[in-house]
Amino acid sequence: MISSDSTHASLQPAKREDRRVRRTKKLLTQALTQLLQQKAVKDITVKELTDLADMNRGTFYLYYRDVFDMLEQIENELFETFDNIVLSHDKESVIGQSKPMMLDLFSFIEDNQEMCRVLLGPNGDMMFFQRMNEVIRDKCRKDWLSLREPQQEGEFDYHYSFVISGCLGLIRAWVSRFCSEPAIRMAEMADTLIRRGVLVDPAQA
Amino acid sequence: MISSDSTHASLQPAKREDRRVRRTKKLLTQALTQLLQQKAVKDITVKELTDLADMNRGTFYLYYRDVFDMLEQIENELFETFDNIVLSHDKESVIGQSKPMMLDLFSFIEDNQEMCRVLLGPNGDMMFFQRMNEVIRDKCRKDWLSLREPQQEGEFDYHYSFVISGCLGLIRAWVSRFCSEPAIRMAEMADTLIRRGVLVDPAQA
DNA sequence: TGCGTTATAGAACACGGTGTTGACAAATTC
DNA sequence: GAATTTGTCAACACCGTGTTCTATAACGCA
Repeated sequence: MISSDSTHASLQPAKREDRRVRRTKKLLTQALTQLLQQKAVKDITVKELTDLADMNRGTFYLYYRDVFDMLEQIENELFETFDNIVLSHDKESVIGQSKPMMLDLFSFIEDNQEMCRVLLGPNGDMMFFQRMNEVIRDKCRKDWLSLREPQQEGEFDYHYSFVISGCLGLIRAWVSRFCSEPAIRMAEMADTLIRRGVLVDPAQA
Repeated sequence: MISSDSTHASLQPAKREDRRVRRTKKLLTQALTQLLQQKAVKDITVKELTDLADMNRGTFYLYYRDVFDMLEQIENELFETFDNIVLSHDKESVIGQSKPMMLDLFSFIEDNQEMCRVLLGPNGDMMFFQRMNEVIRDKCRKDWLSLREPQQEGEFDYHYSFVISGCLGLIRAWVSRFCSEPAIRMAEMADTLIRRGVLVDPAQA
């Protein structure tokens, strides 16, 4: 029952965190990022994390329940920005004009490469993957509903599932190649591929 | 070094396993499948697995190193069939004619719904996801190379990353809805969406 | 600067799952 | 039926966990 109260996210940045707290969390995050490049979350213990960060094991428990909880909090922070980006493109429909939003998204991902690469890679987290999926999906559904009458919703689901996962595949491929293409090119590709995917099939229409 | 020797997969069904062994593995697999619907792999202990399967804890270690190892072996068995399906459609190109292969794949997934639903869901395994991705990708790359000169390989990668992940999105959406659509319809949708995605952009060509 | 406050270190603790081992009983194969 | 293999049961040391306590150091603020 008391499971999601571990942080108040950053609901109130009223008073900035104590410098020591920031330092501790930063060191832990660095250590986790490093370890995640070598092994899966399941194999990371609190002990080795704090050993690597060179701090007392008990300190970890001041902020996190366990390693998974820590990862979740990090993910939460990412999604806070992620959601805001999507929200800020409220006026543009994904179908008509997805490039600006995509550019913002790809740029944001580029800024958080290491973590995204790890979370979307083989040692990654399906929860993270799922959440990214849902954020984009919600945006798409909203745009779609504003365009058409609520008719064949089933058909929507599958075509959009394809396109949304397709975008994530694009992102996965990109970060795994260390974002070697410029973000704007990726945004253009995404835009093109989205438009093709959500096309009404000429043979049926 | 000695990490993947825990099973010989079923390289040699020469002598069928002892009936007791089959029984044990079956009971454990059932218990695991059941537990996976309730919680993530990370939260499943050998103890509760064997308790649920009503057998001695020590017995588990006769066949598996830990719960993750067990899951991996189950995945291996799935991929054995999966690979064979792809191989059996060696003559057909994904671009020209993907429906038959897709139908086989979707049918196979339907037969292994529970496990696929779990492995591709939020509590799932990125490793599994990644492997499915790679099997399809290898097939696509082969078909693609046989059609075109090895020119813009980079362009291939991203467009195909999109399409392949798109197919997995289709599969994920389908199993999460308990395969309520017939497999043949999904195969047709996949075929359509693939063809659109790998299209040469008319504006560029 | 010095104050009260807060975070971290360090050490100790019980707890529980782990992985392994031994001998014994049961089931299976041929 | 005899030989072999498998599963059971109990016991074991091991290690990470999560929590607690006190002492010390770092911090924010006036």
